[in-house]
Amino acid sequence: MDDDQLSRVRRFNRAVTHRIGVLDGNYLGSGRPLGEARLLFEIGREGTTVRELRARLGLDSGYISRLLRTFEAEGLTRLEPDARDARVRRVTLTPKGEREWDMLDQRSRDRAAALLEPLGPSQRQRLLDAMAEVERFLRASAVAIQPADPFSDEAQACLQAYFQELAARFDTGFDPARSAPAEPGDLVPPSGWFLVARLDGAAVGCGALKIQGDGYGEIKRMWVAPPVRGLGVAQRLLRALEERAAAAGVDVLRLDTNGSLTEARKLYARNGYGEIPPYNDNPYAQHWFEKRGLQSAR
Amino acid sequence: MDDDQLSRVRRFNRAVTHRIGVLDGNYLGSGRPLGEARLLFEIGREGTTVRELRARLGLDSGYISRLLRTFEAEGLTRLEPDARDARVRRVTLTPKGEREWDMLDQRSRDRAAALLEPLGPSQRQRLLDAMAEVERFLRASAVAIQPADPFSDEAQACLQAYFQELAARFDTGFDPARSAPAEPGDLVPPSGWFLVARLDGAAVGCGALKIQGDGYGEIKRMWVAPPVRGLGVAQRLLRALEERAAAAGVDVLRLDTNGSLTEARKLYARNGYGEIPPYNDNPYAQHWFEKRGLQSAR
DNA sequence: AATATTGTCTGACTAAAGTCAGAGATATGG
DNA sequence: CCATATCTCTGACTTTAGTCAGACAATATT
Repeated sequence: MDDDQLSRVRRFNRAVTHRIGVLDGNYLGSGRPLGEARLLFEIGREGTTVRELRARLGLDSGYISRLLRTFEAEGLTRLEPDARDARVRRVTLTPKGEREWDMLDQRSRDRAAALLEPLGPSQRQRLLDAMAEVERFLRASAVAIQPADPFSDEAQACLQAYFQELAARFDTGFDPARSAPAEPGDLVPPSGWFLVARLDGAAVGCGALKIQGDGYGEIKRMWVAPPVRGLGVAQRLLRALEERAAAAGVDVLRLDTNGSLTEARKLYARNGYGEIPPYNDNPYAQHWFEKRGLQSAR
Repeated sequence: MDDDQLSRVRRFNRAVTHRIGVLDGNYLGSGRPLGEARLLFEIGREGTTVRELRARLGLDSGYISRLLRTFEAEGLTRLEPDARDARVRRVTLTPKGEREWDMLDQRSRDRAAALLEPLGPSQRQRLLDAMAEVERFLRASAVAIQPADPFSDEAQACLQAYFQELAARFDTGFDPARSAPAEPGDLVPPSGWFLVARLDGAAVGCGALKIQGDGYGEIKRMWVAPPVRGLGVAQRLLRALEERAAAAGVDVLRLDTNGSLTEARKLYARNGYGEIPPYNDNPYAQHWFEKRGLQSAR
């Protein structure tokens, strides 16, 4: 990787932790240690369960329990068993706790304001735009692509989302049963792969490979959740599938797609897929693509 | 301030501290507590003084002293009195310390690489550009404009830099003695102001106001250091001077400038200054500007 | 109904990260 | 040369931020 690029990233990290970290690590000034402030803030005005807090902050349950007891001693929170599952506890803020929370919120708001305050309107806009861009790409870089079990709930949820989207985008609607088949059983090694793109553990995309034998395979079920589109996730899914295809001895990859999926067609064209005559009678397919020479590219 | 803008800033803060903080707070994995790792890293391959470390990291001197002793016990650093001032201690890394430092450096590099690695080339570029932009504007927002003593070393340094730059930019060179006078004594209340723009304590710009009486004043010595140009510092200096002028009863502000200072002319035009005939015989001035109605705008 | 799992709490510990009040060695301004 | 300030060090403390093992209650699984 380019050395200059790395040092630019590191420089950004330093700058941001210096300007924001300094300000943001300082939940201090609230007269409350950081851990307490974080927890109190995370409880939020609507309250949550202890379990949620544990998951979100990644803290030891004993530790949280103790912090919550100091809050209770101060009269900031109330703890009661959850209505649905009496093992879990619901934490809610008392009126006093709400005032404390509001104060923390105001502090956080003030810090943000202090950042923008010295800037003129156009500079503010540019800063905000750049922030949004950084955020987007940091999110993109946190997306991980991994093989998954196509029978899993996660995979099924992806496929559901995918089918629903097709149904919404096709004039004719979409019925999975009528389309070219790709049973979960075909999408596990050695006859295929099912890959999932995950962001912070949640699935935000998928793609499948069905190996037909004789050095020939098909790409299927390419889907990316709307919030992470335009971040190159599809590109990475495709590349990952191609790598696995090539490793499995596939030399020719085919796929079909619908005319309404413009982005998809561009993606394939950009990656060396050429349009070919129909190779199946999938009623939803309007374009068929092929890429040859995966083996020679290895 | 716009509420939506604030929440966007806060969102960015969260996202960045989440992604980078998670990666960066983890100097861990170095087998060394964060405090030690930070200190060791900050010492750097060239070494520093304890005093520097104290200032840069904002730590208690006792605390630093103790950390340094653990480093010495491990054979990572050497401490010796500074050549110039025997009160201060110089810390330098031993060869073993250098290896340890290199390891930390490599870790930091790896973390940066992990951020870029999943992205394609064009996305990388966009991320880096956006990072640079955010960094610039965070820097801009950290610039503070404050009144300063025009006799101070800081102010004199600014003026030196200003004169040097004029000398470099004017075809004719520049001799302060021949230009329109503005003695430090004229630039303190009640007859004037000298404002300094500071970034992290260091002066990066200045501007002066000379109140001539009869509701009339002059702007002088507007200068911004090259590294922070284009961030709106001059704009803010000008506005701050105008506010003080207006508060002091000035209604008409004038200033002169040279044709080679294009940015300056644009700045004045944008802020309601209109070109007028020469009002002095400053040999370096080629354009004279005036802004009226400061009192009515109050 | 028996067994396993999950969620919370308690008590007992630990490491990290500081804070504070001097003491002692230099330096600096008058 | 004296008073004052600066810098570092030491010892004695405190607070923060955890970790870990087990106990207990409620729920889920078989």
